[in-house]
Amino acid sequence: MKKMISQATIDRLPLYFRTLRLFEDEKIPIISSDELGRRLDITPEQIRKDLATFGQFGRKGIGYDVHDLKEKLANILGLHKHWRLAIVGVGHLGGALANYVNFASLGFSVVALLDINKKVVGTQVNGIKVADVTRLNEIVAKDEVDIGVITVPAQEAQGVADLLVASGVKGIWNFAPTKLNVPATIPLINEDLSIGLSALSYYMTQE
Amino acid sequence: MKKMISQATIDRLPLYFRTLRLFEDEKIPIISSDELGRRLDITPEQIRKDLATFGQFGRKGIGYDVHDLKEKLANILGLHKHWRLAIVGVGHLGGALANYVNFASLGFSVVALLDINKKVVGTQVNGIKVADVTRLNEIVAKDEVDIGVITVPAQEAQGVADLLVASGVKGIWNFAPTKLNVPATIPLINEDLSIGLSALSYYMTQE
DNA sequence: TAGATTGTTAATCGATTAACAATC
DNA sequence: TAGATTGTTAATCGATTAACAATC
Repeated sequence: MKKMISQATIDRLPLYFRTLRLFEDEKIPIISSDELGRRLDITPEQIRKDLATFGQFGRKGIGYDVHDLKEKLANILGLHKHWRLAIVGVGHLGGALANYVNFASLGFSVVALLDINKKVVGTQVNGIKVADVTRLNEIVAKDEVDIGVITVPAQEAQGVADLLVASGVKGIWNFAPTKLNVPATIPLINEDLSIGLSALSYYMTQE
Repeated sequence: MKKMISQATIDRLPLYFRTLRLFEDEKIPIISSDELGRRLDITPEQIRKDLATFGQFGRKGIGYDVHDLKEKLANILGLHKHWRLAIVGVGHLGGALANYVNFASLGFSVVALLDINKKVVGTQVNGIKVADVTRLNEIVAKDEVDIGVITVPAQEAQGVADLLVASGVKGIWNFAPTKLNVPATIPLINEDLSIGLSALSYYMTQE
C-alpha cells in the first residue's frame, strides 16, 4: 500500500463499478458525478473526491465515459485479475458461497473446498470435491489459491487463519465472528454478519 | 432514534457484547477497558467513549462487571427481544441463512421462508415450508415477522423491499447488491458481500 | 458565448486520541 | 496511601461538504 486511502473510499469504489456496469448495459455512454450520485445516494462531490484519489478520469463540462471509467475502476480494484478462492469450512454458509454466482462476474472463482468433518470430505459441492483440511498446503500450491475464505465456527477460525497464512494465500476473507490475528502483509476482510443484524436490532429498538 | 450515535459506535457494540460473553464463559467477573481493548484491537479510550454514549457502566479504579455490562449492551442492542425473521429468496444464500445457528444465540429466529420459484415453494428448509412470495402479507401478519431478509437477485430486490415495507415488517436486512429505497422509518442494513471481496482484491493488488 | 461539469482547494464536521480529574 | 481505572473534556486527526477556477 503506497498512499493511504480511506476504507470508506475503497468501499465505495465497488458501488461505482457496479453502477457503471448497469449504465453500460443501458448503452449510456457518458455520465456525470451528479447522475451517478443520484443512483447511489452519494453526493457528487464525494464521488469526484473519491475518483480524484486515483487520477483524472473525467472531462470538464462533459462527465465521465462510462466504459472507460468502469475499466479504470476494475483495474484499481484488481478485478481484471482472476482470483482463485479456497473455502475452508463447508457448512451451510461455505456451501452457499461455493455456489454464489455473483463472484464469477467479478473475476473470482472457487477452486477448492476444505473441511475437517469426515462426513463432508469427499462429497461434491457445485462440482468441487471437498478435501480434508490437512491437505491445505498441498492444495493451495497445486490449485494456485489466492484467497482463503474462512467459514468455520469462531473457535476454529484462528487456527484456520494460521494454516492459510502458512500455506501462502495472499488474502483472507473471514466470515467467522471473531477477531483474527494475521500478519499485516496479508489483507484480511471480516464479513461478520452478526454485526449488521445486531445493528438492525439496535435501530429497531430505538424509536 | 433520539440521540445521534455514530454508525461506527453501533458496529462496535456487538463486538463488545460478544467478547463479554466469552469472558463470562471463562468465569471472569470483572474486566477493564484495557483488557477488552487488547482482545479486540480497539483502544481502551475508544471503548470507554463508546460506552459513555449510553451511560456509566463501570467503576473507577476497578473496571466493568462482565455480566452486568453484557446485559446492559444486550438491552441497548435490543438483543433481549425475540426477533422473528422472514427470508425472501430461498437460493443458496437464503437457505444458508435459514440454517445459520449463530442467529439463535443472539435472539433471532427464522419463522418464514418465501420464494417466487414454483420448484422451491412447498419444499422444506430446516423444518420450515417455503411459501409463495404472493402470500407475504398474510405470513408477516400471521407469523408476526419483524425483519425481512432479502436474498433475491439484485433486479428483484427493490420489488421485494416494497412488498416487505407494505407488509409491515419493522426492519430489512438486505443481501442483494443494490441500493434500496425504503422509508426512513424502516431501518435497513445492507450486507453486500461483493464490497468486501472487491476491497480484498484491491488490497491484494496494491503492494 | 453560456451552460455544464470536472478537479482541487478551503471550510466544516465528526470521530478518534490524548489528557486528566475523580474515585475505587 | 499508592495504584488502577473510569468518565469526560480538550486536542487532534481525518473525512465530508462547500466553493470555485478551469475548461469542454
